[in-house]
Amino acid sequence: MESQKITNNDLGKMRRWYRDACGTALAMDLIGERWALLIVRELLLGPRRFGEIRGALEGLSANILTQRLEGMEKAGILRRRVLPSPANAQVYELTKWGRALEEPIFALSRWAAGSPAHDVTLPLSNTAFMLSLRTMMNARTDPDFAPDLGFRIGGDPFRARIVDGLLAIERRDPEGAEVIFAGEPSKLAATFYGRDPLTESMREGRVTVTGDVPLGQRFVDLFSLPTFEND
Amino acid sequence: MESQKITNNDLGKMRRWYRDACGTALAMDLIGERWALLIVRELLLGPRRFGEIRGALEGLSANILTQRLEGMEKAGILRRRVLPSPANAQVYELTKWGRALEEPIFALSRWAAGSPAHDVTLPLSNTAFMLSLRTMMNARTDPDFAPDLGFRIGGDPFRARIVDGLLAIERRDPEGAEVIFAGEPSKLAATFYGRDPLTESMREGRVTVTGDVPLGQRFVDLFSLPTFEND
DNA sequence: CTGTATCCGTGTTGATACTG
DNA sequence: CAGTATCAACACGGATACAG
Repeated sequence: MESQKITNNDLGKMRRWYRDACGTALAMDLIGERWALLIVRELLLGPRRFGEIRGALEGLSANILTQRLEGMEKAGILRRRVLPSPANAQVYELTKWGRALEEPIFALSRWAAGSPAHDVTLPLSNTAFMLSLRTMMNARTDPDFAPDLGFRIGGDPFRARIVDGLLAIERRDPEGAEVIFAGEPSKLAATFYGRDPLTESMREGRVTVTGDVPLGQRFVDLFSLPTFEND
Repeated sequence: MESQKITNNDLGKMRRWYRDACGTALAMDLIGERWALLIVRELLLGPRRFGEIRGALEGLSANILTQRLEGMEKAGILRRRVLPSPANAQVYELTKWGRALEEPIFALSRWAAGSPAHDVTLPLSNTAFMLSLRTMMNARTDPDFAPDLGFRIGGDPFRARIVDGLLAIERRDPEGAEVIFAGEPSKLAATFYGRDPLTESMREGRVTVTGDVPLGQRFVDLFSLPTFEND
């Protein structure tokens, strides 16, 4: 059972794999199963525990989560690690190759955001909201704009800054940031991807912004949803 | 039944959708079903008929193909079109938004190519092989290298050239190209992604190359598979 | 030839309940 | 909290029959 790897031999018997040399087919074999990619998404910002993943993904039952974690561990996408001394908890974390799924995930997200079925009012996990900022931020930002940003999303702490036009996100205490956004992910999504100015969202109590509010507004202005064009 | 569109209302009842505002989840709702992305892949190089798609995707049964085509048509990813006057055949073609799936598909393919389970010897559709060239070609090509390339892959004709470091592919007669590659997709894949020089593949009868063979070798040299690194 | 509709066997999926 | 066991529902693929 030690150091078990997926082999080509397995591909024949394990399931109804596509058995196709094409990378697209292999990708769908590896992460096309239900919930798999969303689990990876939850791990993109760092290791998480079984219960944290489950809590973030409404509708995902425990046995399926177990199956997916096992499968993706064998595939080399993630690994389980036991935290040192006192914690003793075990966490799941992406391998280097697993982290490389960020690009495909973001490409899929940007594509899907153009769907007429895209509904911003649906629920959103804390991690998913933070990742959406990285995905959807307009990259053409002026290089002088390097705010120190804090977030408290549905209770989870995040810290972010703009590096090379991309949003670098960490799970870290937001205290001390120039501006701190707090609220539920869905409400913040409405704020960032809607058209109302920040003050409107604050007045309606959807979000709280502390610190440099004009700076926060400038950050919010970097976001807008693509419009869907018919062919 | 006319101009039927997918609606948020549908999302609740049609299936077990994720009901998540996250783009990743929506993408998996839209193209995460078995075979869906491979069908899109077959359409990336232009419209195809029902039988052509089915012929390219071994293991895909007719009723499933019908279901997927219906679903993706409702989602606005593809449409069916009836060819003019004499042909009368109907074809399926991607919408503009559907064509935008090229980027996610290529991102997934590049990622999957790094898997230890990646097996180049598995079968490959004609379209999949041509797309793999576009996906895997090393973009850092010198701007003077602009060959006129012809392909006859498992009977299908293609023509390609390098535009802005990317391979532009058309379904078109290869006659008259500077160099023409012909053979079965799997054999050509071994040639392009293996380490043997082109002459080796020709000697073993795996592929035929007509025209400017040194030019062909220079083109083949642009391809190599990424090696998998453990974390 | 191009699809569509139906039945059926099988494997996958997921909710509930349960164990360490 | 982490994970397993059981069972029901459904998706998939094969076969077949049928329509334009």
